[in-house]
Amino acid sequence: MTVAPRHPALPVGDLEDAARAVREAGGRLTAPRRAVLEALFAADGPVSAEQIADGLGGRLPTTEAVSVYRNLDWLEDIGVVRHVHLGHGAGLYQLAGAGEHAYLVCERCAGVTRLDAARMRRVRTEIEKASGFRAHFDHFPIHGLCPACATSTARSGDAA
Amino acid sequence: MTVAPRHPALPVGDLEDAARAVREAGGRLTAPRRAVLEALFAADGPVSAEQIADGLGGRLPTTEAVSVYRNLDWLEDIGVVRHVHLGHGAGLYQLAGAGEHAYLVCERCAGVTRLDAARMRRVRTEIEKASGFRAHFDHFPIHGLCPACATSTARSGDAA
DNA sequence: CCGGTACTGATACGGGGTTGCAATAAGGCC
DNA sequence: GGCCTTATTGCAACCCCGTATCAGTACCGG
Repeated sequence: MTVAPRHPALPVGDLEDAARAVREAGGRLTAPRRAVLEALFAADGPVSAEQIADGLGGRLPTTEAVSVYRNLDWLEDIGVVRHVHLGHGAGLYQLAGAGEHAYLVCERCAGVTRLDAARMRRVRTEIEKASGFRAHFDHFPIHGLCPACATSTARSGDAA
Repeated sequence: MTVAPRHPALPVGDLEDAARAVREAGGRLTAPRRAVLEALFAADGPVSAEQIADGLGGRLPTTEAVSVYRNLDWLEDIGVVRHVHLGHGAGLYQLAGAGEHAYLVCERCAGVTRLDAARMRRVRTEIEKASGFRAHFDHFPIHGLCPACATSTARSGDAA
């Protein structure tokens, strides 16, 4: 799970589509690999390797953790999968092509919000104007306070 | 090393100042604690717990790693220290009150840039307009491509 | 249906950090 | 200055999140 690779995203629409991508990358569609892909399709939102290994809490067959990691890595290499870090804990994996967006993580309530592509682009433009940096928000999230928590914090701040 | 605590920052100017803060928080100024503070004052920029334990590469007395972690945690609790994550690896610690700023980490060359407070505020304003989120950039950095790497990537992109 | 090789599972290892607990030592109080 | 309380230390063991090694398995092209 390296940070930089940036293999071109290779969005896949369904399992068959993914199988094709696997084949085209010179890979074999083994049971564990299929299981990982199925879990990624079944999940809504980013999931941890452990969740995948557990079959998303029993809904799907379980898979050896090592194989999950290896497959996620390889699938990320060929562009089918991306991973994101939403905090200090384990990385979370999802299918590439879920569309580019930024994750916003609230430091107080731990809630995760997604910023749609259009709004994210405006933020990116601002950062580029300010720094020349071309920001990505798809790997590490933006941390801060969600509107609700920002408001309550401001109130207690007033009181103090 | 939790993510959320957000204890009010308690900037300290020098070791004596820090000692006072420690005392006022009901803590004792032990040798390891002093060593951690000295390392933080001696370091320029964020440093890892391991670097502190090693006495910044031999320049300072070494300290047991556990004590370094415990002291950093506690100093963060009282607001004297903050930590930041610039990538997948170890967290990096620094004195609070180094001024608020955003870290920008290049995914290609791994270079770290700092965005000054004024520019950071403009970015934050843009994010707040787009999402209502009050973003902090002092704990997780902004990832992306620095101007140089963005340019070279664009060139190879053209070629492809 | 056979062989080469991608892949698996078991096991061991690594970084990064935390926890339990007995021993130590700050520093407030007299 | 000495005592006593209790914060803090140091050691060792442990936990999470992965990675590496390697012998064995099984995919799939011929």
